[in-house]
Amino acid sequence: MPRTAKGSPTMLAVAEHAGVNKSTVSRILNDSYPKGFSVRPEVRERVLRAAKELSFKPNPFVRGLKAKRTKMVAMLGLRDFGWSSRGADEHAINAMIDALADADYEVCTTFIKPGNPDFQPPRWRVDAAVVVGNSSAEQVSELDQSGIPYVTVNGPAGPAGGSVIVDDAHGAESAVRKLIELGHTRIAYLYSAFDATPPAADRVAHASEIDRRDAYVAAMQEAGLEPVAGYDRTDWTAEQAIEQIVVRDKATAILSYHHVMAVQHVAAIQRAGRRVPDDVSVLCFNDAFPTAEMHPSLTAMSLPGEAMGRETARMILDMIEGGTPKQMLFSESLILRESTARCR
Amino acid sequence: MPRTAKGSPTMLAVAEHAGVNKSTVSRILNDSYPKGFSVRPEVRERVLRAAKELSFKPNPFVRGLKAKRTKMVAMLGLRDFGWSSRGADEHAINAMIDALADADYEVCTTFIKPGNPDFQPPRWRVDAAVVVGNSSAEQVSELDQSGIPYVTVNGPAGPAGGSVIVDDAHGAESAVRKLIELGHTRIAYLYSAFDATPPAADRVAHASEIDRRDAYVAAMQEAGLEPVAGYDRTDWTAEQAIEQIVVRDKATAILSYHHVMAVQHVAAIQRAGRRVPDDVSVLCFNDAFPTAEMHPSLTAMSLPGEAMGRETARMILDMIEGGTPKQMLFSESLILRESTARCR
DNA sequence: TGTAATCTAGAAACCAGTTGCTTAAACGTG
DNA sequence: CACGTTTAAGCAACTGGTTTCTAGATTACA
Repeated sequence: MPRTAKGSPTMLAVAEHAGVNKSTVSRILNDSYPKGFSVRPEVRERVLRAAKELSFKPNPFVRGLKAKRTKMVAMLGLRDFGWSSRGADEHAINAMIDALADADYEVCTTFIKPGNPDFQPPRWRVDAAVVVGNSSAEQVSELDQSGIPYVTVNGPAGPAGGSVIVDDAHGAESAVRKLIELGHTRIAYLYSAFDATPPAADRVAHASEIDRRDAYVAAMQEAGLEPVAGYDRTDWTAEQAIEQIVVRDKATAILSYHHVMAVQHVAAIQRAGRRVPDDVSVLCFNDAFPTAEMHPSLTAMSLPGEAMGRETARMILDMIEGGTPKQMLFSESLILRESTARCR
Repeated sequence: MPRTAKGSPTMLAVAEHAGVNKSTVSRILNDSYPKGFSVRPEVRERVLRAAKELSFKPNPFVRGLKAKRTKMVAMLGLRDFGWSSRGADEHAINAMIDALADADYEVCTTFIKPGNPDFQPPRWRVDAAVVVGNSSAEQVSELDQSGIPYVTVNGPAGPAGGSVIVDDAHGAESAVRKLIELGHTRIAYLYSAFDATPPAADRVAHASEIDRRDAYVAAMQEAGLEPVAGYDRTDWTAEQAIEQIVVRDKATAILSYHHVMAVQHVAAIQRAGRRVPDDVSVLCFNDAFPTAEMHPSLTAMSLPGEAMGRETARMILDMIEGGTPKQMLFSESLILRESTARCR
């Protein structure tokens, strides 16, 4: 009985076990009855039983050789495992995977040699691709040329691709407004390095870095307030930033680029002898662990991750069916917690 | 020029472009010269140039059809995206991916319909598999039967599989000892639910849950101390647990199951009007974000993630070459930070 | 009962690679 | 110059699943 070298049964094995031709097995298992193809119920039963007995699972990549549909979606852009998940996209990705699974699609990723470009168009046949994480315009244009339907999540897309993005500009604007409403006037926007190592020279800024920063500046100016110096720096540590912005420049509120930084900002503020939120309010983007679990818990701009994931899946499925790519914009919502308070 | 439906060039396209047979292309690109096979340098050049010009990338899954080696390793056991990464395995997985990439292996995963068993043996040809995250004995035994070399990371392995595990028992023991050394006697071990939703009835406890708990009990008894009640509960929230263990039962030190819980434990302690570490010391397993970034920063048992990942990769590569599976035990090391102090 | 229409299912081609087998050309040697 | 050996590369089989083509068996109808 033919088995692949590693032991899993092939379709031919199922066919022999059921005493039929492998093409019959293929048609039965795929419920494909083009142009009036049909089977005797008895044969159908026998084949299904054989497949079950051998616990046959088709190789989806081999299916992709000939079949038009592979029922697979490639996930691209994962620099390494865990990094993206620590960002805001985790919930979106999970929701997308679930929604695609409901439509009987598998999501597949490979992790390739670091140093290679973050992603390449998939080398195996897929029905569509989803790009998560950071990606450059050239990389996306490669996908455009490939002809594979694709959707980017929080990243740039070419003319052939859909995109699901979050309205960071609007989020930043309403964050600033909220802080103004709480009486703050010395409101700083803060992006700091994760650790002491300087950022790589060729680091590609994520679109959200620019969107959030620029919207902050615009919102401040619109309110007749002066942006607190340092909003355009990315090369300092949390300690250095807090020393300048809070201790020296007397900021009373900080808008942190994201939750990981915000945790560091809170710690730095407390180490500097100031209290959150009594002396300084902190508000951050991305409502992800540990914003809710901390003490004080962090006020955060929440991205509607699950909705974004569901819509990503919907758009992918639609594009597989020939639908046109769309741009979907999701707005963020402010989750008020303990880290923001009225300005004293 | 033949291209796959999605636009990527095939080996046949490269062959035609270079004016040779596709088998020649295959042999040149794979540097495979069995039994005296050879090429004229000129042809070799021409083929390599053609491959480069068309930016040809072979489909690794199709290669697996016939080839003995696929240069692919399957990663199994990811329940969903991000969950495992939030655990302790993230660094190990990344280090493993890097090390495998250095040996020219790709790591591949698929995310399948939730509700299916956490993993199934891969349906496509791989040279080996690595099991991360939770897995049951039956699932592993399926892998055993499949004949694929495999290694589990922090999980059970069958007779045919290798395993890379962390010495949780020893870690728990030395954590308790450290707290005793700091003068604590009312030391609690605490596992609390992430949120208010009750755990699923069929939840499979991770091996580390049992190891850490049992070693805690043993270490306490060995020191002539009584375990603080509640160490065997998993169905309460952080608030409920702290109320009983700290407020009512006067524990002065807490050993948290892992860093996510520890953050909640610290917050609950502070909300109960106690200070960390002045009133209660907190020590947790897994030195992952935000243990170092918090204020107070958390004393943590650190798993040597990178070393584990490297060794996992080494064992996988060794087993692919026919090596025998091994069990590797790594010991944890205590990272002393601000959340632990001498008992007042 | 003969012929056409419809079921049912097998044979074979195909996808994109790898590999065993074969052979034409180049080379070496007596 | 004839003949054996090595070199260089093509042909074709094979992998596992899908799909097109084809054909025998059964049913419908005159």
